[in-house]
Amino acid sequence: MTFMVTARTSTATPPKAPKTGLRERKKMQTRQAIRRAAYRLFEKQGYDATPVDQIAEAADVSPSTVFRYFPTKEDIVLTDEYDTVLEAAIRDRPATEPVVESLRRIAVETLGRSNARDRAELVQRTRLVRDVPALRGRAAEHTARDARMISAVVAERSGRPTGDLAVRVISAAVLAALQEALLRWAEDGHSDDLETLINETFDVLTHGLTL
Amino acid sequence: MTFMVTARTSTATPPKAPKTGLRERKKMQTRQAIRRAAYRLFEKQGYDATPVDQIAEAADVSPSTVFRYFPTKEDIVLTDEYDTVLEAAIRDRPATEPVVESLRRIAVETLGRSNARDRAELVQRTRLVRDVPALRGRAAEHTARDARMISAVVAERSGRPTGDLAVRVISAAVLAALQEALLRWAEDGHSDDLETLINETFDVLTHGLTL
DNA sequence: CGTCTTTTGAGAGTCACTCCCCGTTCAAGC
DNA sequence: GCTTGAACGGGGAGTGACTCTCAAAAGACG
Repeated sequence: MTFMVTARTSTATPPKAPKTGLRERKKMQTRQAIRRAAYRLFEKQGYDATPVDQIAEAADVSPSTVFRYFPTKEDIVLTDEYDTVLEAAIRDRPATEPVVESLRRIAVETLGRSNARDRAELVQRTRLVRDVPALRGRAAEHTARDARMISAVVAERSGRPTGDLAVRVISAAVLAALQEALLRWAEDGHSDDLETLINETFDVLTHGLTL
Repeated sequence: MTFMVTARTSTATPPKAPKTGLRERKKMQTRQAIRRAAYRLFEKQGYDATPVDQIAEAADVSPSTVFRYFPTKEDIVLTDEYDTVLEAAIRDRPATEPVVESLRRIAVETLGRSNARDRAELVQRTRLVRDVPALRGRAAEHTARDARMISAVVAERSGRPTGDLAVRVISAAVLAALQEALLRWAEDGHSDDLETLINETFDVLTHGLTL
């Protein structure tokens, strides 16, 4: 889910035990350097107009290093370091709670824990995803994977078989809706509060989609 | 919507007046030849393992011609010739009908009009979309565009402002759900009937997504 | 300090796509 | 039917994302 990326790229301490050692620290630095350079260049001249070589140069590494850190150019934007965050969060919710409610809570809480810088990055990322076809596509893959994960958890929790249609439909619909809230929020001239948008979105979902 | 492609690539007469003329006929032939060759090769050796040059050779045209007909390799799978079909279908439904119901009807009716060959192609396409990341991404773009279109129609129909959150959420959720039904159907060993799956899917949506 | 492992950079190669130009083919008016 | 303008197909050069391989450089560790 593009949304949870907030937590992933957050400056906060990663969930896994931070490995000590100069080597690990340097890796993190390089990773950050590449991403920062990329974002700066994307902002200035656009995603497509920015070749990877240029990013490498700006980050002062070789092009091959960029690809070693990020398998594709898209991944520079859509990093996915802490995939387990979302899953853990869901599993933390009481098993009796409806999925839709779980997701709403997680979204709002994650947001509450984010700082101004995280949010600024989230806007930039969301706009990139909205405007660049390649990124939109890639984001969809992430969403699909998240949907599978959520489906698994919900199936398990509700005792339904894996791959149950209802479970999958709900998971997919919820994520699609959340994405929509995000896009709306990142729209130019977004005066709305993201938490409010998310709550409204989930209200629509639970009220039967009649319109 | 990947789904409506059934109608698009159908052997049935296209919705627009079929232009006469040798030129047009030859174009159609070339287009078909390329796509058929591509599908055959994809089936045999996989999407990624099939370079465009090889498709060109199999279809007996030059590589540049392939790109003239299909802007990207992905478009050979996800053709989009009759974009207006879906929009027209929606506008044909009574304005008082809930969107979800309109979509359900359209899906089932379109399916009813399809023949065995169309369905076979639909399975193959759906599996390709499921398995090939690039295609999954591309399909998502189509879905996003369809969602915007549906939102526009629904907003207009219900008197809500363009870009209304509820409208967008519903459109996105419905399409995501439909996609899920399709994927489920195309799963290996699909014994279920697609119409049934679609109906079940929409039932889940209208029943408030509680689970 | 020396060795062992990991990381990095450089270079060559593949493939999707773009651009451009030239020869061919169809269409339409005469 | 014939000509002329436009559309169409082919060829080739070029770009950019990515892959692979190999050798040099740098942290880890005794």
